[in-house]
Amino acid sequence: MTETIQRPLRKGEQTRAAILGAALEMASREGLEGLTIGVLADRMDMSKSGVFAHFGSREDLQIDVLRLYNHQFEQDVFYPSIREPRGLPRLQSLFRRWVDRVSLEIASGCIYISGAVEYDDRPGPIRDHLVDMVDSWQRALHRAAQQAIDEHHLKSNTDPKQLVFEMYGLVLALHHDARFIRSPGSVTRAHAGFERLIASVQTAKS
Amino acid sequence: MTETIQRPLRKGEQTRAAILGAALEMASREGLEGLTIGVLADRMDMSKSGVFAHFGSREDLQIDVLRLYNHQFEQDVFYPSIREPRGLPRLQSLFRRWVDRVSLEIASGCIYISGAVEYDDRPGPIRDHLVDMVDSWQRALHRAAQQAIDEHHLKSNTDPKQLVFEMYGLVLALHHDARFIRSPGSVTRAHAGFERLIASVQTAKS
DNA sequence: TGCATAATAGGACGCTCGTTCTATTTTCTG
DNA sequence: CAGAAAATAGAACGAGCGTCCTATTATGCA
Repeated sequence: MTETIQRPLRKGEQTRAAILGAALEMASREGLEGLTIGVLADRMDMSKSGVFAHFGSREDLQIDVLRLYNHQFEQDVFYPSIREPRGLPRLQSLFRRWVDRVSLEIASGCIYISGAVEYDDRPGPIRDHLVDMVDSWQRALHRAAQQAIDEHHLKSNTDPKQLVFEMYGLVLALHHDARFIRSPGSVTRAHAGFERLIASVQTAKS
Repeated sequence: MTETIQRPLRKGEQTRAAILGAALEMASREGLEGLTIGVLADRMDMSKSGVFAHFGSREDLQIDVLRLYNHQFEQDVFYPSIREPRGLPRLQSLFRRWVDRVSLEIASGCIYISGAVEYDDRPGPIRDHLVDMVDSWQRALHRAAQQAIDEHHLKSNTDPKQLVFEMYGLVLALHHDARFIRSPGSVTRAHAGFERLIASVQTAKS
């Protein structure tokens, strides 16, 4: 009982992290439900049981992948944006970085978006974690929108939830048209939609 | 060779239609990839091979389900709307009926939307059919938007594709928030977004 | 009412899946 | 360097999948 956690088991954690990285890439392309231990083992040049031993179950692996994705999303989008001045600049930064990230994910797929469809009617811990993460992201957007109202950057009668609803719609449309339909110009359309959206709720001048 | 198609084989076509109906309901909830012949057979109180015999393969079954869905979508949304006066009324009818349909599908799921995620990176005939259908729906919306411009209901500098992009985003956000997040009021938000969207491109008065 | 034919059932196939168990190898440390 | 502990491999399991093959049952027309 001298230390609750012994020393950090170098090799194990290292391969575990490598597996998790490959699993994230695989889940981005095929979806979390398309994540399979056998294929993952092949890609890692390991045996199925060797991969499996690092996670108690496939479900735990999926949840760990989800946590990793969420962490990267926060690092890419959220944290850089909250260093922007509170109000409209921060809200704009959140949206721009969000769109930038989804643009890169057009090649690989966004787990928040594909997960929303995969788990919209499949109860369990994975859905619970996913809803928590997406909900917390939406609440972050709500706060930023509310602050933009408080700072008088946006009209006082603006509904923050309506604003975030429409922002989310623009990103979903971007993901849909670019990744599924594969029609060009979707990124530009998402930005144009956001500018029109902001213009309609912005106070005179800004 | 008196008749290319012989008489319509009553019993067979009847159960085939019943299977297809159950398959559509199942694919709506679980997704097209979640459609499984075994479970479908259980639900029909039939044997797997009995169900299978009606379709050459699982893939053919999935495509037939897709065709049935597309047919119902057209009946519910498209055909009633093209009887509205060309221009803004028709465009508004298309959107309203679309939202109405997706609202009902919150309980069951929309195959256009779930399919877009399931098949965004899975090549094959199913994806091809799905893209065709969604693309043809988007083109119908483009035409209606263009007509509304031609009729001077919408400003002449309006970009029809941008308009449809944002309409699609509103429906995607509705599906996402209502079915995945399960937050109430999403239908109202979709309508509010559409009204604001139209207002921003509408000619003075209308 | 018979009889060809369509409709369905039943069982088996090869495959993949997650998981478990046991052995073997590798890693780290006293 | 030895020995404990961790990491990995290998094989097997039961289940579910789509599909095929062969019977058996039901249908509809002469």
